[in-house]
Amino acid sequence: MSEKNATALKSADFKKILRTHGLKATPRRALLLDVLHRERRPLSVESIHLRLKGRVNEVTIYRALEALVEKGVVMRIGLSNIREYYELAPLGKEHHHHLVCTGCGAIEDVHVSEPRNLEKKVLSRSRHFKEIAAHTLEFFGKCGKCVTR
Amino acid sequence: MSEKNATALKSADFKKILRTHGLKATPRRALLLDVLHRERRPLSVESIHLRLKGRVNEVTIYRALEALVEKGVVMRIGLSNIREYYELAPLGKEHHHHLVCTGCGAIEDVHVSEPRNLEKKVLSRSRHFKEIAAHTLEFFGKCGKCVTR
DNA sequence: ATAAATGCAAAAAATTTGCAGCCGT
DNA sequence: ACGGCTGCAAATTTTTTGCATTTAT
Repeated sequence: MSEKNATALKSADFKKILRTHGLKATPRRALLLDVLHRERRPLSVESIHLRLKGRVNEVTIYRALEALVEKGVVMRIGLSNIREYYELAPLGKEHHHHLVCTGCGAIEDVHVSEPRNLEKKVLSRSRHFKEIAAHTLEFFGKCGKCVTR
Repeated sequence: MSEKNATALKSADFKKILRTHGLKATPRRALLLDVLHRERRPLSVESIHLRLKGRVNEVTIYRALEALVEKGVVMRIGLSNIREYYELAPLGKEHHHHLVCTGCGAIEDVHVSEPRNLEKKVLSRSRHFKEIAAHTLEFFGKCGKCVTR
């Protein structure tokens, strides 16, 4: 009965998410969400496309991601290199951050709660801002394989 | 006699920085650094190019930035939107973070010291990483002009 | 039935590369 | 004088757009 905390969602779940957000529950969008959910880390359009090889057109991926980001289901994350990355916004799961290996590009999730509290402090210090809605925090370093060179 | 804390550097200073890092001190690179220094916020290649209108070729900007990032003089920052941004690495000045307006794209600097301490904690929790060298932290919200809509 | 979603071809934008000449050191 | 730096033209790569067709509600 016990299961890893890796909540395995299925197609129907993704379709529900889509409808909830006023989007049509198409099979390709469900597939796209499935990929993002299974990977649990930011993916580029190219790698999403690879994982959906043959089943979803690149243009469709761009447009689907655009809609999903717009609805807040997916987050667009700039990982300080190469192109943009996308990952599922916290689906009830908690918000997290990333550790990026500058050697091989590997990405690991990390969970630290402090930044949320920082938002208040930052807002109070800001000259022009009246509201903070989100943040991104990425750490860069070397993983075990790359640290030695 | 008093002056804002805006340390005004001049061409010679930038050239020195370039030489120090093993790069040739050319006028265009000094201009490029000057732009980054004066703006004190992340700029895209396009806006750097605009500010250097006519004086430096786009390709040269790409190549100069590449060399400067390589040497650690400039940081490449993913601001979760559109394209990559570049800003001067702390020149003795302290490391800082950004507040980005999701309405108009305005960027404000913020200074919080906590993330540095977080690096240790994050590293100890990481499964695969052996070293953390840097981080980026960006907050997203609305500035005074955009919060009302 | 209707409005959104999709794929193809093509356009536009962003970034990189090859090569000849220029310019710091 | 040497090797890095620069610009131009051109190639790649990434992202967006137009349009006809399909599909979810």
